[in-house]
Amino acid sequence: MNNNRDFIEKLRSSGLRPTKQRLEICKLLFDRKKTFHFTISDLSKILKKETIKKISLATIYNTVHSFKKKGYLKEISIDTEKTYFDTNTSNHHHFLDISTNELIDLKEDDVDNIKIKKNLPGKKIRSIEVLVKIENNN
Amino acid sequence: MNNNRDFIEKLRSSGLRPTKQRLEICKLLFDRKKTFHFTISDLSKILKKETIKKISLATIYNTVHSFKKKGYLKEISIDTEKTYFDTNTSNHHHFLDISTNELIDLKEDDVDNIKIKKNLPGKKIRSIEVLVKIENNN
DNA sequence: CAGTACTTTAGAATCATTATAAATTACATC
DNA sequence: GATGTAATTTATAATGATTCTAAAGTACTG
Repeated sequence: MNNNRDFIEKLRSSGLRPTKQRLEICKLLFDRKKTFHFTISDLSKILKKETIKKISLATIYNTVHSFKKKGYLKEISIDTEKTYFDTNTSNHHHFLDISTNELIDLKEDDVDNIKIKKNLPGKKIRSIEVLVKIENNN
Repeated sequence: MNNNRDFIEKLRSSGLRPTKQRLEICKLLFDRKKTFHFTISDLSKILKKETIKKISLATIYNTVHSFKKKGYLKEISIDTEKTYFDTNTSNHHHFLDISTNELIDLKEDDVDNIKIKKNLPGKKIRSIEVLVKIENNN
């Protein structure tokens, strides 16, 4: 569990001023045990409920984008309708539960090493991402 | 290579009237040897160039969506900025070349069988999609 | 504490997509 | 072929998410 002091340090060390808006958002995003997957709209709703002073929508967008640029968040494309962000910035895979629309992290170990047999000359692999769509079993 | 007659049949058989707009779009999308990946904007530009009579943007959206609903096109999420459609509707994987932003199909054989070790009770796997990001090798 | 650059903010602007409603077209029936 | 009807196309308006703007507020340096 992080406390405010840690977040202040984290922000300062990457050149972001630790404003109260950014700290609120840090607390919400990073002070958890499990990976958090969210859309801007999710985040906005939670902040509205959990925060005393309103944080403007523009600030939420600004903050999420600067956190992404600093490498604290990863943007993921699993749905053309929604833009998700992921607090787990490591290279990893996902389950997408079509029945509930829930996104679940897969650990490295959960997926066998993937071998790509095709090879394009002059190109190298930067990353491999797997999306496993799952649904109710009936 | 398909000809107009084939497209008329194809459309009729799925309950879509073979209008000249739909036939133009069929010809453009399906009369090719290689898979075609496109955005609505791409399609719109090509149609503007290659077609005598203007096809309205609304019609392009309508047509692509009905083709998707009929299973002639697949929507793919590889980029949060753009919505791509794919004329290859089979379950398959992709290379995304970050240097050129080009999307390339991987055949089944190009990727070794993927084993997912994690198993969620009550859920079954519907599909597995792999996105391999590649870049210039220097 | 003063100055400056960084942030936040509300609201306007933009862009892709979808909705609307009128005009056109495809097609079944005569 | 002509006619009626439902499907389709179209221009335009509406929507909704995101980005821009420029003014007010804040963090931080010296």
